[in-house]
Amino acid sequence: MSEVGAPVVVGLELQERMVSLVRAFGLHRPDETPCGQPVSVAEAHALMELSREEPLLQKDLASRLRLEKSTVSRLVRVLEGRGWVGRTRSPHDGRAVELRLTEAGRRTAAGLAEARREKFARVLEAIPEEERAPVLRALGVLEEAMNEGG
Amino acid sequence: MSEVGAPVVVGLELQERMVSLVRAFGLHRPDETPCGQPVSVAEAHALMELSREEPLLQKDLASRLRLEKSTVSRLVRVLEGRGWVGRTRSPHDGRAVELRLTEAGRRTAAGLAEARREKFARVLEAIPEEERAPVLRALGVLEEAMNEGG
DNA sequence: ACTAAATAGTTGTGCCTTCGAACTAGTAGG
DNA sequence: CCTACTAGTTCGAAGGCACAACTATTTAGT
Repeated sequence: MSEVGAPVVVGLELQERMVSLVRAFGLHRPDETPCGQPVSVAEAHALMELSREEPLLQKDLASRLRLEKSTVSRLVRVLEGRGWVGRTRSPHDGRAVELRLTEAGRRTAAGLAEARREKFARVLEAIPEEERAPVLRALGVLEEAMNEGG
Repeated sequence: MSEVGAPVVVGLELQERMVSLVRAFGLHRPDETPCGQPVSVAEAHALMELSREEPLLQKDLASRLRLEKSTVSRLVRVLEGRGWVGRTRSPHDGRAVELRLTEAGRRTAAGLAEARREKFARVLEAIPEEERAPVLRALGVLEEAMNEGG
């Protein structure tokens, strides 16, 4: 920053934009996904993480979702109840629980991914072509900054 | 992206980035308010909107926050109870209610803005200087696209 | 080994958020 | 004047999330 005041001013913009972005996204309503599926946002994210890596320890799921372990405990219980994930004690650590997607869970996750993809494809189409790559880049930069400085 | 399939692929990236962004931001936790004041997020957002434009009709506050009118009704009642906003019937429309910040409300809003500014300034400092403007631009573009294409 | 500190999960509690439906009141058009 | 629409209010209920307290397991320190 070359000036003292500049980051402050821009900081104001940043937060306001983030706020409206989140609300525009429908994330202030965590009990349903913005993609219209009958799954809560947290559940959808959990399935997404499990699709990415499996098995996953419950504590790792918690840190990826940035949720309290108690919250994750309940979340996982729900997912198990729906038949989407299975739980097994870790062979390496008797305290830990390994999570795995069931077949049904995998199907659900795939469906969610599909719905998300469609939604975002629509969003992307609303972005001028030459802006798309910059926008994606910017999001990456922002996330990295948030992990460091936030 | 001159190919047909490209937007879909990029769409996948976009959604994953959004998800991690939101969680990295702590926006999945609605009751977090880094400021010393006992203010909830929804209240903070309302104060923010009122700081931006005043007076504001209650229905307009609702559409800006993307909340149901009933939700906003309650929210406003709380804010009024804390002495932060005043309500008057609109002179032009006997049904509508005009919202205005009180002096105390203005002070609170200023305090909140300050706290947010500090938090976001740290994030911004973690962004390379030449990236800051593009990032902000990108957020704006993205929100607009979400309003149209979402 | 044996105890103390740390770690993974579970459950109890309480706060906060939001929505939808039903109802009142003011407005606008024919 | 009657009807349809719009702004708000109130009621009820579904959920999400965190913190604290408690159990079971693992890891360190002596």
